Amino acid sequence: MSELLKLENQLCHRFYTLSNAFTRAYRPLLKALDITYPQYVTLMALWETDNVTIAELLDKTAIDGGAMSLILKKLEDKGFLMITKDKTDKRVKRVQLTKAGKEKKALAEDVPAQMLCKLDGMTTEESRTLRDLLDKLGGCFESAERESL
Amino acid sequence: MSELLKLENQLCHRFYTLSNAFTRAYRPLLKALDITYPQYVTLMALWETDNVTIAELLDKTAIDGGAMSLILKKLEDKGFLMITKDKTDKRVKRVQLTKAGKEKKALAEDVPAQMLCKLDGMTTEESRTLRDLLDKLGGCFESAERESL
DNA sequence: TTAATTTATTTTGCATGCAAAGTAAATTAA
DNA sequence: TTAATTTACTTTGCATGCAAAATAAATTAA
Repeated sequence: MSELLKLENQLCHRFYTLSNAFTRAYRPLLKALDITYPQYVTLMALWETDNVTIAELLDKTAIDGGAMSLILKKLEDKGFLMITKDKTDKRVKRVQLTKAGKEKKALAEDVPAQMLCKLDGMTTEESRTLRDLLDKLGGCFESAERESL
Repeated sequence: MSELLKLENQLCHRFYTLSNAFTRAYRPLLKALDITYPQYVTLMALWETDNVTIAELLDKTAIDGGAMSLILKKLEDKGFLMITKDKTDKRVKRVQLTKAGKEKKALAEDVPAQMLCKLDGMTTEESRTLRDLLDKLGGCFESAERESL
């Protein structure tokens, strides 16, 4: 049996599993806010910097463009943001939080802490190491994706 | 600005991004084999242990049950496996690779190496550390999910 | 200036991930 | 044994992720 094809040796499968686990863990917390995980990511980006271009939002969140269209539409329907055309360049659309969207932030304040407590058992040091390795891995992918163009 | 809600401080977002990056990186390699990433995971599980129950496959791959139904149907349509009802317990279905499904393994042999070379820059030591931390994190989720029942 | 091309975003089609409802068969309780 | 419950799966409905085609507007080339 080739070790390389064993499931337990796949880094990718760990990411697959953990990414899904994160989304699953967030779901009940976010459901209380009436948003999904990608919608939460989008709002986090906007809470940091409001009134941005869709392209900037795509860049910051790493969400797919096609998916973002729907996500923004839903967040708009829920009344958390508004989408307006840029006066100068009519191809560009700008996204801005509404009052309700800004207030949502206060309700989300304690989500990160609630998630962290689910991950009890990881020391601060381990989390830091993990984060650094994840960032390094992310760098590998960026190079790899650049090269394959 | 609350640091806790900043996107760059979210571990979850790194997993979200990296998991998608993995799938994206695998896509061209797997397209040559006419399979998707979840289908690849399913086949890897079967190449390790053939003639298993769907429940066993779900357990090993961590793929959603509803999704697995479709994945198996597609792999069956492509002629890589067969699904048969268990004679003893008619609720149970067993999955077995066909000749084509077994041969597919030979074609997949070099996929892991091709992926690893995309991740050049990570040392063996770093990969090992990362893997261990990922497994520890996975353990945290398992406990957390158990507790919330 | 008109045509060709590039940009910013949306739409479409296909493959999941997941909760929840539905099925069929086996098991347990009464 | 019959009813209630549990199991093993499938189906359904909704929300993405993603490639590819479609749009519309701005920019560049001829």
